[in-house]
Amino acid sequence: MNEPEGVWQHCTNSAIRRAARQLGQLYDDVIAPSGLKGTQFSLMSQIALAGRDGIPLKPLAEAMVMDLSALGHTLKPLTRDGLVELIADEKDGRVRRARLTATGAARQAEALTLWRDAQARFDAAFGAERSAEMRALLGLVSSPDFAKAFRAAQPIR
Amino acid sequence: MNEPEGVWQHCTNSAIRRAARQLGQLYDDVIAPSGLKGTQFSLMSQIALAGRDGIPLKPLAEAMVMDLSALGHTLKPLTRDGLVELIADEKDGRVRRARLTATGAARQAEALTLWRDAQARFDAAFGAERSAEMRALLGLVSSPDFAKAFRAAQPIR
DNA sequence: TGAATTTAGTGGCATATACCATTATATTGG
DNA sequence: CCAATATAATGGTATATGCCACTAAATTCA
Repeated sequence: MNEPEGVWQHCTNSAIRRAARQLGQLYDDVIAPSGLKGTQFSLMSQIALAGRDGIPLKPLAEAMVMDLSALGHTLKPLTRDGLVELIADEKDGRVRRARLTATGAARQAEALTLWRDAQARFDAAFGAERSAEMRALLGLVSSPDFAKAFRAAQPIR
Repeated sequence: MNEPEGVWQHCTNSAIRRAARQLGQLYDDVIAPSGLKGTQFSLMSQIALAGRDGIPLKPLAEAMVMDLSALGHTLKPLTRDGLVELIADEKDGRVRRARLTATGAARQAEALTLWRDAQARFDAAFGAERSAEMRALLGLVSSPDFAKAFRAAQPIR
């Protein structure tokens, strides 16, 4: 039974989006009882690391490898629902810092429990070692250095 | 210089989305002159494989690991712009087959040239061998068998 | 054969995410 | 200090993508 030919076998971009769709569904199904999507959980978890001071949107976007305006839009449902708040920066009037509200922190903690289940399933299905290796490779692809190397690579001549 | 802590170091779902955003930008920049986005190029290339008969939306969605309705939505800009057409199936009145128009095929061919450059850059920056390995791993994650294994890993209670 | 069920698609709604233009603040150079 | 420039964020617009409800057509079964 031959697998049908697919672009993803040749195109890394297609392959990664396809896998992201699959993983998105699998993780979402597990953490859905918390009322959060996987993307929201990721974002809130990253914000949580900043603690009470919060983190300015610009560096947050960079850490997430996300466009700044996309981050702003993605935050809207979260601020609307009172899970995240944007606070002014003391020093720089342009800056807004994202911070979890008490409700948001509780929600994130709740989702964290479910996430552990999802991640454990992934490790079980994929192998814990390959899982860590995969994250390391994905981390490389996501790095500014990789982007630089990609852009600098010589086009076909 | 310590890298800041990030969720993506622990969560494979976060890691893959983050890498997908990065790759999306990099590939998009390269194939933009064709007027297509990376996602559109992927989809059209997959449709192209079906040739003149086209391919019903359901199996196309399955191949792309995409929700059927999401596929329908994604196809809209392409049908609107006359790059893809949906034709009736001879045997089954429920089925619509997606097929590239002549214009769409030409556009896809044009984007293909640019894509080769993008993929070559990826291979150069990441290593051709690791690149192929990565696609293979992503293919595993995208497979129905992996989804089954993930869901079976632990019962929800 | 006709009713019940399954299957393929469509449309509405919501989030995710990008690019562009604009605004509000800083920072810098003269 | 002030004008020019740079930076952070916001809002508009468009595509990407998922869930749910609904329709149409095929299949199943009594």
